Amino acid sequence: MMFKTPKESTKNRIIEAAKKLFADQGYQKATVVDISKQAGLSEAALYEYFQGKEDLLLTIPDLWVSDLISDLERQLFGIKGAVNKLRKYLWWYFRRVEETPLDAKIVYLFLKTNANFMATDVYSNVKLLYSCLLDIFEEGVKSGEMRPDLNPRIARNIFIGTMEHIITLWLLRDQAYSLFDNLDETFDILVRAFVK
Amino acid sequence: MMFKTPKESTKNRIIEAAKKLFADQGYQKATVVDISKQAGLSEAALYEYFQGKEDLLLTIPDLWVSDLISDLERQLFGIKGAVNKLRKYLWWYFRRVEETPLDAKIVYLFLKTNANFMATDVYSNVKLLYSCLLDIFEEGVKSGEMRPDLNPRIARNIFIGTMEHIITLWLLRDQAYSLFDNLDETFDILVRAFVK
DNA sequence: GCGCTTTTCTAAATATCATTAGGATATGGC
DNA sequence: GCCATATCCTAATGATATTTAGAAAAGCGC
Repeated sequence: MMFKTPKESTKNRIIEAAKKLFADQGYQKATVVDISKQAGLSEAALYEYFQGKEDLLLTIPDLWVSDLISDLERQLFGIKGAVNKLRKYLWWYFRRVEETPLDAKIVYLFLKTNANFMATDVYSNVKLLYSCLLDIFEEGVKSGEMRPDLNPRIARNIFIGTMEHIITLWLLRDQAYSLFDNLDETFDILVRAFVK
Repeated sequence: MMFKTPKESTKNRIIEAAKKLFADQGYQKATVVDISKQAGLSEAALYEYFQGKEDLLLTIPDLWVSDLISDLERQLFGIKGAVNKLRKYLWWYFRRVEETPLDAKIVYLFLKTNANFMATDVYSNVKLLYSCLLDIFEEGVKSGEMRPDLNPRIARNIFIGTMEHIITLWLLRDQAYSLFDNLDETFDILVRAFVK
């Protein structure tokens, strides 16, 4: 990645350091001193780039989810059929999680903790990421590919719940296996619940 | 509830205070001073009862989950058929969550954050709570009530994932509605994925 | 009631860490 | 070279978790 200004580059160094330390030791145990040191500057300098520790934490998911959002549409582009889109969504998302496990860990393990997470920008982006699933289910019902009596909102809850659970387990178990183990089988079972 | 010793009663007062403050303001923002004050003693006295703030936090889910465990077997006793047991499990669990939302909030929003959650007693109790579901799915497959090719472990992931997602949403949205809204419909969709 | 022990508590000290203040140093335009 | 600005550092400050030292209170055998 290239950075226009040296400021951008420093900011990025801080983010990378924070990502590593937060994911490794958790939000509380990772100190601002540690993060600054890892990034190669003093604590005070860090406050030129971020309002505080919490701001730094929230910046990480914000970037990650924004990046996902901008990629999502391109990934689903040209795919025909709700089930095919669903499948693509799942495989794409899991791949992204496997590629950037530190970000995923912060999102899944440390974000909801935050008292006012619901008020953050991250949350509205997550909603965007998930609202796409709602569209897919609505399309599936409308086109007749899925059961006419399927409540898209409930279907989405089941789908997201399953995804998040699989990811959380994987993160808590230190990514000791592949997220794609049994994924075909899981997907087939889920689809069975949605289609006629 | 009755307490044998005054020590038990004080300990309980501290736990109740902590529960309220943790659930309200989050782990970090709830200070030890606040908790002690709410419980009617000085900070130092609290350390006679708990090793520290983190110990206090972990005690809350520990009690809650232990209590659930001891209730679970009684609840499922006498129920015939895997699907019926599954249904009972879901309704029972959601009822318990609605009855004790503060505990649920701490378990679902603050526990996984804890870096070494996997090493705690709570975690092994949670596993116990969930292993029961595995038994139910295995029974369902064996008895022919569910598909012979159903992988019980995957079925459990889907079931738990859905449950946890519904609960987490409800907690993040300040319990503004009933957990039982749409529960019948959700359950039916899930069952469709598992049975022939 | 009276010593004695144990439990329960407090006020004050200590330690850790996020955050800020104020000043130093580097960088780029002239 | 010199000013302006951006970037950084050392050294406080303040909040808060935890410990210490020991006082008050409660139980108890006599």
